[in-house]
Amino acid sequence: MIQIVTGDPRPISKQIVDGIRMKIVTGELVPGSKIPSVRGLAMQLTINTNTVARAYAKLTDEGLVEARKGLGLFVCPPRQLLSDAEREKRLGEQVDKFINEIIGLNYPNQTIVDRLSERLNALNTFHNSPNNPKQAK
Amino acid sequence: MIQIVTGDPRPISKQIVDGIRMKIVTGELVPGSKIPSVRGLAMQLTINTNTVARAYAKLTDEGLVEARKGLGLFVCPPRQLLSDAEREKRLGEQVDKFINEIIGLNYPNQTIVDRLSERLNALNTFHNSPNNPKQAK
DNA sequence: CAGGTGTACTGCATGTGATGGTACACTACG
DNA sequence: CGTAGTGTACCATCACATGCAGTACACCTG
Repeated sequence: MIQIVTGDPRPISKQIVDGIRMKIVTGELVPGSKIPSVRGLAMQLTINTNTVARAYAKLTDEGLVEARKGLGLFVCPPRQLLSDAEREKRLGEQVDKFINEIIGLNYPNQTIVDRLSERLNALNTFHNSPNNPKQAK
Repeated sequence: MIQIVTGDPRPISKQIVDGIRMKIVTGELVPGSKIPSVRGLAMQLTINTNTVARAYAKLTDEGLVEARKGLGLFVCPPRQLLSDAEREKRLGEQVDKFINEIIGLNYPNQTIVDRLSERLNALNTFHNSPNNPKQAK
């Protein structure tokens, strides 16, 4: 379900959040899907239940999943809970942060933009097209 | 010289590193320029000398500045100390990290790419043209 | 009722960031 | 020579986030 990499600089809880968020964005997890239980995932990954619970709390806070007590956590239909101003602000912050991280690598601007574009488009390849006209032969 | 924002989530030392690196990239600091002394900048920003020293150590480690003991720190001519494979790896890591940060905002891919492109191009406007034909009037 | 679920606390250990202080080696200037 | 200013290297301390461990509670289903 979720992979935890010990060498990853990200905290474990963030790896879980990112992993599940990515599965939702790519369509691997559709609205209504049940995600692993707190204790189940903690057992599988041999980590603490609190760590999983905190990751799930963040996902709930983001509005990506919904908890039904006694039942489990389920993927929510896509919503929009941030104001446009807040979204805009966060995008700008993250863009600047990203630039600070890679500006020292001395890549041409176009290379950076292209690389980002590739990775972004790679995500949406199979989540918007249940029928994929592959144009094979 | 450098602005420290208390509300910034980045550590103080990172703000210094990012700030000076940006001034070098944009051409505001040219090779040979002297950057503020450890004690001087610490005094000016009312922070600890160790914090500034650690930031400067990182800049030295990145090869952006060079320390001449007893004299101060000076901006180095642009170099390339990372292997191509290492650069490539870091770019990929940062791109993925950036995507994880902004994918939840639900912006169209093109919007994200455009925003990044704008911000990147905004940096190089005045560092490649010592003579800026402003075409005034 | 029992078992599985999410949630909320407490305590403890660790790593990082930041501070404060001290000390040393180096350079330039009188 | 001595002094002042420079980068650098320690040490101790504190605050905070992360993760672990344990416990408890409220909820749903069978």
